[in-house]
Amino acid sequence: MNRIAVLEAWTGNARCLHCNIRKLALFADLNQEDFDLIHEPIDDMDFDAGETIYTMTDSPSYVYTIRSGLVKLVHDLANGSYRIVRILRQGDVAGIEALNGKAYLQNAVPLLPTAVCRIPRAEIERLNDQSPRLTKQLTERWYKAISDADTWLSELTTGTSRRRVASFLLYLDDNKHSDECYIPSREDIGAVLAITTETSSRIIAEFRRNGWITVNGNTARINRTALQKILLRE
Amino acid sequence: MNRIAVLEAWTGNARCLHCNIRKLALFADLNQEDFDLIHEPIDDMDFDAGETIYTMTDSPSYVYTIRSGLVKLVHDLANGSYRIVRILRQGDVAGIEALNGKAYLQNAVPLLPTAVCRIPRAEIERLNDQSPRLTKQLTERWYKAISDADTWLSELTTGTSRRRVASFLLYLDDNKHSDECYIPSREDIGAVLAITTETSSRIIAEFRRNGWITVNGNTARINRTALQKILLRE
DNA sequence: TCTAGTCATTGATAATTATCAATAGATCAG
DNA sequence: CTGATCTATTGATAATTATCAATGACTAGA
Repeated sequence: MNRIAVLEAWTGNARCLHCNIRKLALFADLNQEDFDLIHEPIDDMDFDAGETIYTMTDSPSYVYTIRSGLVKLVHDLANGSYRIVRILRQGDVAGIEALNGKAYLQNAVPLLPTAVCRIPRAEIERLNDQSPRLTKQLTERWYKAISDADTWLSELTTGTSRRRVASFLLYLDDNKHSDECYIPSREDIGAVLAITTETSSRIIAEFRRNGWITVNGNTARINRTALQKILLRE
Repeated sequence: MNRIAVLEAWTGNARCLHCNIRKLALFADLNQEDFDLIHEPIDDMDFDAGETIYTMTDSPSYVYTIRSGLVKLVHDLANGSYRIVRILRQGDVAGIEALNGKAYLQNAVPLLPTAVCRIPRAEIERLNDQSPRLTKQLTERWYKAISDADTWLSELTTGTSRRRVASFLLYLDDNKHSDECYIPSREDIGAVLAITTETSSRIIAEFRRNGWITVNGNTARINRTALQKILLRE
């Protein structure tokens, strides 16, 4: 777990209060008094792609907010393969299930260099007990986790593989910052959509030949209209 | 929405306190004082199979605890088909996403005659604000919803359809009360596993011929060992 | 009891996807 | 720069699944 920059312990105000993504984050609604309740440090950490933020076997002691980057939640299967059950981006929370205290449900692995802030579970529980201003955001995060899981389940595993790839590319293209979006490895696309690496490669290659997407390394430009047509007919 | 028995408004103690599934339910940890905080009635309701408990277009004003029976959560797709994203049983909570206030994420439809208790969202919010004893159970329910969703996503949509059916039958056979478990219509099995009705029918019929399951109407006896072998090799 | 309607099963065939294998392209350490 | 390594692509073929269609089984109500 190299390249982790653990900053100085948070000392009571500035860092979280002035966080530049705070309006997106779990602590969006907290005020100065709430922050004063925090005892343990909330660390900023940086990960490279392919490193591990947490695994299912880690003690579930932290909840993470994604400050920048992209993170996959990976569920390992008994036969040695894996499924990706969700992809998280800026403002999303990873490992919210730590609040239950049982275990992380997946491994969290950055797809790109990723910055997170790591919040001790105990601090979230304390805040939630002593301030009314965290509950709404927590509920929001639980809701988003379930909503995303259900959407993936119902939309991304239905229909032909061509349809699934189109649907997934459109998903990746939502909420992007620039005019390009991240495009995962063909193996990861397969792990999201429950298809083989070869099938996802063939379909991406076909979309490129058709001019519906332009791939450049691990980013792509998407012709949304063309891909949406596929969703209508498959 | 026929055959609904709305019982008398709950008056302050006995009903919930003495509920025979309370140790399983959302209110497991509440005490008399907590119950005294409840203003609006918590209604017991009975539904027949195929009726509707709530739909995505309903105002998300209630959370439901399943007292008995079996409920499918149905996500309608744009092309007119549908996916079943979860099956709920005794003690499970349906519609927990109402707490976020946005919308129900699926339609809830009983597979069997089903008894629920219907809890107004406002009461859960009030209790959660004023008592520390609901938070743990709520977290537990959010966790279970996500855990189930992720399990379905990663286990039930992976591998051959034979494998998926075996996995689903074993799931249905868990936690059953008698020696038989409920077995859904072939169409519903298909909607769970993202396969066609014909394919699920063929596989169920094959399992019957092999003696791995014995079907009787909408219940079945399952040879768990035989089905588990399929999971190992497919 | 009879009948229309629904659901389960099965067959034949087409379409899709997985599997096995090879090649091409990209990347990285030295 | 160069060989080793990894990823993406493509081909050939087998296996799986969907589709279209028919039949059998069962059920609710006339």
